[in-house]
Amino acid sequence: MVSKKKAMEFIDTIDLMFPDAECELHANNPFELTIAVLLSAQCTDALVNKVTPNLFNKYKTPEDYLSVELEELQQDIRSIGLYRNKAKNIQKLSQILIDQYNGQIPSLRDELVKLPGVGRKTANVVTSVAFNEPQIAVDTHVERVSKRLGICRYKDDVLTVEKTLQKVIPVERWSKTHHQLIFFGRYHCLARNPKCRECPLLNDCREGQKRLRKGLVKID
DNA sequence: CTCCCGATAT
DNA sequence: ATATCAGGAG
Repeated sequence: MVSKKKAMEFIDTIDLMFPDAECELHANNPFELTIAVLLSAQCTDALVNKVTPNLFNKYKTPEDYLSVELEELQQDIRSIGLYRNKAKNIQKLSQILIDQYNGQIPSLRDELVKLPGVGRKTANVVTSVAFNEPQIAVDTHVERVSKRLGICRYKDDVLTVEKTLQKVIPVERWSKTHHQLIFFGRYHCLARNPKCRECPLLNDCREGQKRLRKGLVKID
């Protein structure tokens, strides 16, 4: 594990690389954001954004999602993948919002995670982006880059990764840094072919040094 | 742990 | 052909 000081150097460099990082899912209110994040499981943001314009035009309220047959909603989100689970969860979630939350998305993380299809990561995104609460949502990118850089260990589970990042990063930077780690993972430290050769963190990166030794990083 | 799953990049 | 994508539930 790298020191807290070294971790902050990583964070500050990534801050310079992606100063404008933010949520890339298109949504105009907490309800739309929750649906969008739920749909984004194991699927790219870009693909979700191709579906949501028509989806949000057709379904504006929880009642709207319950007004059609399950099969129709499945077809409307089919291209996203995992569409049977997601369609079912959207309808169950809609019924719960009507029954228990006056049709509104709750703003507390502990309430959000009770909704079907909403786990800790989705709840953290909603509270952070829609309700402006400091959070670090650990998705596939945040987990991968944190482990590669040595901010946490490869064996750590996502909750440990989240707690470690919270310890290292000042709370006022949680939400911004969280998005910057996603951008760093999505556009630079790619899962399959990380751009180590052009990475400003290569000298201090545990995974980058390992890849250098293995000859996976080509040097001119 | 497995299952859910289509679209896209490599 | 295969790995990967803002995961969650059983």
